[in-house]
Amino acid sequence: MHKGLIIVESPAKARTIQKMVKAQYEVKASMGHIRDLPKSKLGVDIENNFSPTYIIIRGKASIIKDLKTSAQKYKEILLAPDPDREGEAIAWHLAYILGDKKISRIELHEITPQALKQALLNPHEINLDRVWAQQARRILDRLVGYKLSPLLWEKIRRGLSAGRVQSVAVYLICQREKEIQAFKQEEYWTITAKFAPKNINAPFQAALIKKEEEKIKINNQEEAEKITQELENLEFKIKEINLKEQKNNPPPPFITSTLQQGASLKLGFKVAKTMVIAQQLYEGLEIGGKDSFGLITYMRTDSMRVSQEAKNEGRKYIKEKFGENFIGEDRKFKARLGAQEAHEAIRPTQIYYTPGELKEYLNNDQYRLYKLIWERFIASLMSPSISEIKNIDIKAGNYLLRAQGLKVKFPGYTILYDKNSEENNNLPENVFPDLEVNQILKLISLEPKQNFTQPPPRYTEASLIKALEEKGIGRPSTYAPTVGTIQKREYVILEDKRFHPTKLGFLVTEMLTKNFSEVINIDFTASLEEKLDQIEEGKINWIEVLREFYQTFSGTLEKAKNEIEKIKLEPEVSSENCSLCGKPMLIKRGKFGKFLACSGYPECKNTKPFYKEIGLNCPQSNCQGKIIERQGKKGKFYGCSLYPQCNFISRFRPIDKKCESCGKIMVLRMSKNKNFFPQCIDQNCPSRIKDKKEAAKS
DNA sequence: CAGTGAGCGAGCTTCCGCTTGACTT
Repeated sequence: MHKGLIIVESPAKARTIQKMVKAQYEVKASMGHIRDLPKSKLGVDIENNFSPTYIIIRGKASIIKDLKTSAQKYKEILLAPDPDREGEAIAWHLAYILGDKKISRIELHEITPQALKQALLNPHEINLDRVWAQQARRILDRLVGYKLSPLLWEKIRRGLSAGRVQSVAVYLICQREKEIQAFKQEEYWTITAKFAPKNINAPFQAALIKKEEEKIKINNQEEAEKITQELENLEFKIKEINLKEQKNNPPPPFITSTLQQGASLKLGFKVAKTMVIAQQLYEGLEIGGKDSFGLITYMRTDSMRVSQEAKNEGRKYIKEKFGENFIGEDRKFKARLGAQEAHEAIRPTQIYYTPGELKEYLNNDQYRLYKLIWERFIASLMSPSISEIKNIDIKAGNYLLRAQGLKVKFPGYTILYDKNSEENNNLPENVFPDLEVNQILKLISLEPKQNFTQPPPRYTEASLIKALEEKGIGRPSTYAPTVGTIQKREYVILEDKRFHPTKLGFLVTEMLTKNFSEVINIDFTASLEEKLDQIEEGKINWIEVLREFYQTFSGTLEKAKNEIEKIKLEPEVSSENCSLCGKPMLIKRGKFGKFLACSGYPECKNTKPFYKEIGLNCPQSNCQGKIIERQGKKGKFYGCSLYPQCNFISRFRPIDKKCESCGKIMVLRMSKNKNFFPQCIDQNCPSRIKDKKEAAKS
């Protein structure tokens, strides 16, 4: 019989812990936060010490009911949300909801039997200072978000939003765009010489780097040609040969932000996709008839910590597979400032399930992401690669040229994982013939080349997250939603996987940074974090922190309300023309979203719906409509643009493919194993009835 | 499971953090 109840945040984690505690405890999940400020109003009594109003989060009532029922059965209740600020607050809200039971808090830093045992031996009270720190964070974010957003509705457009995190994200993108706009491209030239040492058929290259001990700068073709001509008549003599050994350490195991970057660079995944697939791997899959189990550790983490068990297992694998000398030293990876380190790094849970072995059980995306995580983890435990770097300095008159090359002496982790494709800062492999100092080289050719300086690159989803993370802005659970929000608000758009700010984005950012520079500021979060730490350490009172903040904030807010003038946005011109008067139609916004209105308004009052086309024509015979994506009460669906004349509708996305059996259109469906597969839209189509029969048989 | 569907708006929009909803050929 169970002795008590353990509550964690995630159901997958609950399942894992349940297996470890057997019948000793019942383990349940809270599914994250259960209480929060109300969505529909501010919920903070500013006059009354910023006291918050908490309500049960929509949809969580059934979870709470279930937890309460369970709680009544036991004398002992152990609250085990993540050991960080948010987790402490969740525990506090749970304690509140569950009432005056015998409740204590336990902290698990990794999901291993040892860590669990240790945690169970150390139950303690909820750390209230930590809870107040979370509360201060929550209330401050609410004040910033729910005070600034309405200002934007008033001055610019309904539905806009601002916040401590998202507004800085947009600011970074705008700032980068300004740098690019201000960038002046400069021409410069490089000269490469090709040599062949006497009697050897192995030419090698050297770059011109100095003239009279100073770094050379060649501005145009004229200069380049002049130097080339000078060089042609000079003698090239080896001045110096330097050998240097370079150790290249493996990368640390993944955390959320680096996983998103890695998957973006190596697999081309968007961050949202990476998170969805990582979640699937975390929740687990049925492998070879066994019970389903999680293939990776938790995917929302800022910690690079790895449990001793996993390290041991990884090293054992490396020894068996590559040999003892491929095992790396035990390295400690330091986490970013402000990281909360409640979880482990992202790693495979079972090292011996190699990607190859799991391939047949995973879909392609799952396989590729698992492989990336698996290899990165094993690599992180491996020895560094050791290369020899050779610098050959060649003198010619007043000029100095340098040939540089790298020879791998020991591959180490690179035998498994390629870090270069992520960082792209390594020298090419280059093996030189045997050369001696004072040797005279035979010149084969001189190649001047025109180059231009490059502007800084626009952010990708992943590089934006990296930039935010470096400043401690946002958390692993919010990176992907944040890049989604700033696009949904139309502050930025992705083009060729790079962020471009929109006019609206520039406008909003300018208004915010001009008037609220103390909040919409890259360093604001860092200074907030310091204060939250002090609250946590009991050094300052959370109300004081908010009071100090709000004093200046409310002042600037009031000033902005009075002084900023309403800005009129020019509506975007659509590609369509008015069916009544022929003038172009404008994209306007109403309560129900976008619609098209004639630019001849008020003379012409013609309006039309704004459709989101998916690029397919309506499959109904004789229908001239297009398939459009629509938003119903219960989510997306696909319908005909000529509704109600045409009643074509599908819950699933139609694709440009006809059914082989009946010729009707196919739609994209998702299987239980998260694979997309095409299927005929018609339920009664022979192809589907056949599938059904086969499914029933097996 | 099938079926979701609308107009120039008098009541709406919004924050950052935790977490997963899910009916299957």
